[in-house]
Amino acid sequence: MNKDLLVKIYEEMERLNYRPNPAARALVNHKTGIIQVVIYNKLSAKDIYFICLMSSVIEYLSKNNYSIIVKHGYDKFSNCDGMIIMGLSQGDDIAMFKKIDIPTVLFGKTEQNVDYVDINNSQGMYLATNYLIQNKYKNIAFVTIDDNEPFCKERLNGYFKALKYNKIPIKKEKVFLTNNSIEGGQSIFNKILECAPDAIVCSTDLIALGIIEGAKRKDINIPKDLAVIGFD
Amino acid sequence: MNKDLLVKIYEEMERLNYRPNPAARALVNHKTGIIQVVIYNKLSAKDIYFICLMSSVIEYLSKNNYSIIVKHGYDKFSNCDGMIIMGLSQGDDIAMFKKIDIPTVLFGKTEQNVDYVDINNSQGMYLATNYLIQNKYKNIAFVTIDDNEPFCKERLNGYFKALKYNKIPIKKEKVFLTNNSIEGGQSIFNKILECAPDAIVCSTDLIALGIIEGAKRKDINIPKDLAVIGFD
DNA sequence: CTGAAAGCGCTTACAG
DNA sequence: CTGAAAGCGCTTACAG
Repeated sequence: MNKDLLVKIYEEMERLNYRPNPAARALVNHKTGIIQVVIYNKLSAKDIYFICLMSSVIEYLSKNNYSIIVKHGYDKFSNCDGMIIMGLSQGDDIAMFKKIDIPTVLFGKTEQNVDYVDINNSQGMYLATNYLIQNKYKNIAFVTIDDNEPFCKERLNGYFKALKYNKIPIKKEKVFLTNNSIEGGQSIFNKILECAPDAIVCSTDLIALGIIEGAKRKDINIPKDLAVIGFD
Repeated sequence: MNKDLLVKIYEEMERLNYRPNPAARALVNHKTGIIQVVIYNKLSAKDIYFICLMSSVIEYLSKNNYSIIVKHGYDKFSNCDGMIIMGLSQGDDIAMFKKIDIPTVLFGKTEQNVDYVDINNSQGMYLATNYLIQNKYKNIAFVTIDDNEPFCKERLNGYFKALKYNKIPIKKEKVFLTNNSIEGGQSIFNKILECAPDAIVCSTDLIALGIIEGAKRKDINIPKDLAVIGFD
């Protein structure tokens, strides 16, 4: 086909405001150009951590000419070229995803045999704890989520690892459990104070925010009187 | 069709893991079940304001069995049942949306004749400013975005309205312009100090964060030495 | 190289 | 009431 004709065709497309129908294309190509992000159970679309993840996913897929569909609840998923599952927890039924022939990646490790991506939870907490130790903090408490998720265990392990590495005795009384929210951090704060820490390592940023809020209310100055570090 | 048969059919659907193909459905129904959110020009998918909006939109549409597709750049839009355009600014070409037969709503007022939703910018700033006045602040500065967008004008008007209402003389020297970012707030802070305000009304939350940061660096205590209020 | 035909997986109007 | 056929808007293999 010669170029002049091609140009004319494009001009006419423009004039008629023609746009190919993606549904028709998807039907014949068996390819939708859509990646589906499924927000599972516990995760809220308002969770800041999720939101940050999402915006990066959107930005990346958009650049690569993929559309991204966001849904709550995996049972609602429909055909697409791939799925990213977020907010899945240990007890959830994953069998579903194995049945489907849609490529699926979980965000966050589970103990089941499914593809996933995750951050290095253990290393993150190791670095945070070790940093405090290097800066001469002696009595470092750890607050984490009262949950059996792999990432919680790993983060706790990172804390332990740093203590061991620096030959500091591990004391279970310095490990505190709460729920993953600002309120969670705040409500556990007074209890943590009982072990008179000079630093608190928080398993999540939300908990750290709660701890900071708790300190404010007690007129404890951060970082002068108490060091707080969070991670996510 | 009798119920037993219906149940059998559903069971078989389950067993075969059958799911209707939405592309085929869309093709015949002329309805995609998809609302497209288009992120325009200046807006980043990382902007916290946008992100909060987005998560509410997702939550709402998800409940109503709509899928939401997020894209950057309006030229990429494809067929869908409706579009929400975010981050459009004054100079942008809107003609496009009028040509298309897809129902479209802009987020944020423009001076062109298109459907939009927006918050009451003027009233918001009026309330913020008036609140400070009611609380005995005398010398209230205003920082806003160095931009010609309608929402900027409206917010400035709200500030003026509150002053007028309280019979406080309007002084242009107390209005400052910067760009909409934490850095923007921070960089204008010292200049604002020159008019010795006891309170600063910020046209956006990002600017307010910058102002607070600037105050911190000068060891100015908020809210003891200086009141800061933001809005978005 | 060009153009008509078949087919993607559905829904709905229509014939039997 | 049931079942076959047409058609949604594309792409691609195929006939000419």
